[in-house]
Amino acid sequence: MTTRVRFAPSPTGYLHIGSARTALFNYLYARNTGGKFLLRIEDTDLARSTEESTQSILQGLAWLGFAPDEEIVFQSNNADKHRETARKLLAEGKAYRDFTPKAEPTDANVKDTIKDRARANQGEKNMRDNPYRDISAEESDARAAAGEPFAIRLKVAETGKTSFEDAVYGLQERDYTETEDLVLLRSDGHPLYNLAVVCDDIEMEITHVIRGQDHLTNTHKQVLIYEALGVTPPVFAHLPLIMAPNKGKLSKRKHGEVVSMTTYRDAGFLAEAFRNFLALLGWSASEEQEIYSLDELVAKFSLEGIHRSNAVFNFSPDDPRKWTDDKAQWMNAEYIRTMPLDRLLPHVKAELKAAKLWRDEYEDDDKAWFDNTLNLIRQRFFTLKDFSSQGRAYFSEDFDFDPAAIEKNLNKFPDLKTWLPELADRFEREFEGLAYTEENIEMVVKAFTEEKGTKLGVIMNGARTMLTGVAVGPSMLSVFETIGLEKTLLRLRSQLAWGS
RNA sequence: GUCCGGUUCGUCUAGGGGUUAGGACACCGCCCUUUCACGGCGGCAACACGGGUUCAAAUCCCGUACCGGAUACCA
Repeated sequence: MTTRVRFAPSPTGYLHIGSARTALFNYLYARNTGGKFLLRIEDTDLARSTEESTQSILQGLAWLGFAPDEEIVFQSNNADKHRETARKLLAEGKAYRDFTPKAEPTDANVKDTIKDRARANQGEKNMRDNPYRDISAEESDARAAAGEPFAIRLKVAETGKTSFEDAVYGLQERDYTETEDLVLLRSDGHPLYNLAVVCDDIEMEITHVIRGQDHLTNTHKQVLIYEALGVTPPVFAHLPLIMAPNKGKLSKRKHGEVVSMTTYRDAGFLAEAFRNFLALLGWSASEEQEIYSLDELVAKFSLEGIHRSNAVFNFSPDDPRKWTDDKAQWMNAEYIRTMPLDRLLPHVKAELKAAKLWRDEYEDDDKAWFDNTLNLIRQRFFTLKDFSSQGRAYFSEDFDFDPAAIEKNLNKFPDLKTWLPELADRFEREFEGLAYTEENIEMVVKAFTEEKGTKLGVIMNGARTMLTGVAVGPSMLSVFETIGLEKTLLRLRSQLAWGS
């Protein structure tokens, strides 16, 4: 039997980093076992589901490269089947009508309300005390026929326990006394999550359910439904959760954009780098390797390698340099500077195009120069954005000067204001009949430096600021050569950076 | 409250009866160098606590603490 897994997000927000990892693990498991990776949108909560959210999730998945192997299933389309299933269980006596009036929703935080109510019960609530659990079928039918609204609840046995072997957490058991007679169908006729999930997983012939550990108790309820339906449940594998730096819940409300997948796309992350990072959050191949291609991840992935303890997504909101997990940043930089250039090229092209810095010559006449330049500058870049920001001066005359660079490399040496234009004149003379190459540039600059009785660094760093606008970058000799003589002269003579 | 789960450097993790407890990121230092966020070398830094079992426990067992999840006519 081929494995069939599904990623089943509910469209109530963007693609969360934790959901993205769940999608990744499902995808890896499907590929590893030669099975199918399916996508189901769990939009049964009409009030909270939005089309916009669905699109955002789909975009996130597309960016990460996880295309479903079959058509996307929208859970709301299956509501009739879910209702039918509930009615079937009712007819078989495995479920019953609950005529208790629906409690009006509280305006307060729902989670807290539930928690308080549960605490008030002191854990001694009898889960089988519903007055409608054992009324006669005649009475139940009569009241229903009279138009009295009712929810349908699963009739959980008085004694016994649910159990399943979780592929990550091992044997899980839960006494029936801990599980209430869960509602399958709301009084307004809408199927509830646990019923919908089970029906759809059966319908989609899901063999392995890989999802967050927050579903562990749901699983017991779902096992009950499988049993009532007489269907063998799939294999369950629950994933540890991804937490905020204080080990609390990672949420949009509290942590903002760091948890959204689109943030990383927009910040110039490479999907493959982020995938790699995500894979190592809660899973490991029990070895010291850190960088994995998708193929390697697929080959090495296993449910056994999934951890049981939660992982912290580490970032400091108050430190701009650590706005997101520093390992993710390092990994992205690692990919940018080491991946084959031809794979990086399309991404750089897109970035330069977006910044209006792209020129078609970079793909034909100037390709050699362009490739060379990218290889030079990518060594110190962290994101794709750097190509259009820090690297802007390589592609445009219109670039900004970093105030810190001006302060450090120009203002501290006022002589440079005349020296640099002088150096331009020298370059112009010397390179009239001499090749503008690193060796020759070095020779000329050194001679110039000695004449001025200053240090090479003063001239070089001053020139760096004038030529690139920033204080960091590759060897200055390479920069001179890459920028080219003509632009070098122009920029050395410009008084722009000196401000007033 | 109750049920379930977890706990190795700041973070991600390896190890799962005998290890100088390993790696990566971050941080710090040195080197390279014209600067630097590249590179090289090095350093700091962890088995939550208490009991057992054992010749030997980070590793197995029990308890405690702490953290997390769940506890809906949400998903």
